[in-house]
Amino acid sequence: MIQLVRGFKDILPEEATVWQYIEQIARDHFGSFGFNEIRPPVLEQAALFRRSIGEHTDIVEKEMYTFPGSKGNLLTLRPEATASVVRAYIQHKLYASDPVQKLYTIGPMFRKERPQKGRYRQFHQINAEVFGIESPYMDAHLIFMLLSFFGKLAVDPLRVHLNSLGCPECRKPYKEAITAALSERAELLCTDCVRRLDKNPLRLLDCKVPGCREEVAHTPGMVDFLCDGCQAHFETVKSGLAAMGVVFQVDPRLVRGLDYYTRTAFEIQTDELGAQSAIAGGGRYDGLVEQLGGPSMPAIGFAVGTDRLAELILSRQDPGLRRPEIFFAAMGEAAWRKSFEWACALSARGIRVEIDFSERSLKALMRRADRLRAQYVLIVGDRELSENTATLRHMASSRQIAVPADGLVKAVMVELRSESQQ
RNA sequence: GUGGGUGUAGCUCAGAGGUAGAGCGCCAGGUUGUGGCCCUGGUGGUCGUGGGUUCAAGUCCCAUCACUCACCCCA
Repeated sequence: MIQLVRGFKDILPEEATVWQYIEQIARDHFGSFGFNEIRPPVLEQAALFRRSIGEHTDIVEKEMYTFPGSKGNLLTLRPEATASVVRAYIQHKLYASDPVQKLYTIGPMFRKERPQKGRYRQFHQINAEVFGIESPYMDAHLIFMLLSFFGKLAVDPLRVHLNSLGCPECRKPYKEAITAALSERAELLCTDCVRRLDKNPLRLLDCKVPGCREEVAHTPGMVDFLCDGCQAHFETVKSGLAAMGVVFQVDPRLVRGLDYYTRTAFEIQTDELGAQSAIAGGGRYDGLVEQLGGPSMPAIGFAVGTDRLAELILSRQDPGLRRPEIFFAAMGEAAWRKSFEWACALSARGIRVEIDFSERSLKALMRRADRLRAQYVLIVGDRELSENTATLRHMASSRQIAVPADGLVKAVMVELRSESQQ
């Protein structure tokens, strides 16, 4: 048989209920923080990502699904959402009506990496992006929104890692300092890091190779190079978080693999997902809007990994399918036709109904109703038909009542409503 | 891209040269109109795929594919 593509996965019904739950909470929660949804497409010009994420990042160098379009241009399945949201912000001049835009988007991303636990080639993110606010209190506010979102989903405890990457002005001397400190010791570094030394020295900081760690430990931290503005910004972010009772740790090795970040960078981690510990991450990207052809505009955002979040929730509780409120058990052709009418009418009124389309014994029907964990069973057979009634059985209590066939739909709805209030 | 582990029933797994198994699930009966518990029966597999060794291969050998975990990196 034809199987699904490597690194991709089906989200089966039981798991999908968890996804619906996560996304619903996200919409409600972000909404109460003043965010509105935006839905950019999953396909973009390859150049968008090369220019935003950075030419020498792992994502752009080896992980993008890129293929030729019909006009000689290159198209890419988006590896992340921020670039698309920024593009939309600029293209539709959203800043013209109001430079401050708080947007969220939910959807799939694509990266051609080797799959493993918590890492898929199509994965899903919930992104939030804020444009037009430079205040460090926004950084703290956004991180608080993210953590309270996890709180609503009851997935804590989580670790909050925080760092400042500075701005282009203070990062330049810092990069030079790293390069200067390490290039004379390059023979002690791994081959990847030797390459990074030239292309992207910041990435040396979070290399996991022991030898590189040893060398990096002796280099100065970004914190020592922050300019006055960046320093003040970072301090306010930290004090703002502390004021809201957020526990975090400053992590000088937190760099993140996208070039556009400036100043605040953060990552939310868990110990419960094997090697893939990051469940959300983000940061400030004050230069990106201008870099992509828009006005000079501060911005900050984050991404939550929905796949990892769903796994975390599923590890704590078993999912279940939605229970039918009423299951129809009809015996015989005449009873079935009547049940069919009632079942359709109830479904159309928003009641969760299940009706069996095979001819089976009442025992078999009851067994099925039980397995589906139906709240009620409506039994209709010759006996009921002759008395012009139907038998409504409450499964948990085994209590049964006769319901007149005339006005049955309304009577059943009244009964369900009174039950749900108890 | 590199390394380790695993592929046998829908699911979890046993079988280690000699007739393909268990538990759970599913279907039915025990109750000619009543679920769960219990009992009985039934359904269900090219043993991942291809080749080799052998009288005989889930079982040994080779190849290959898939899945999975880890490295790298990230959500």
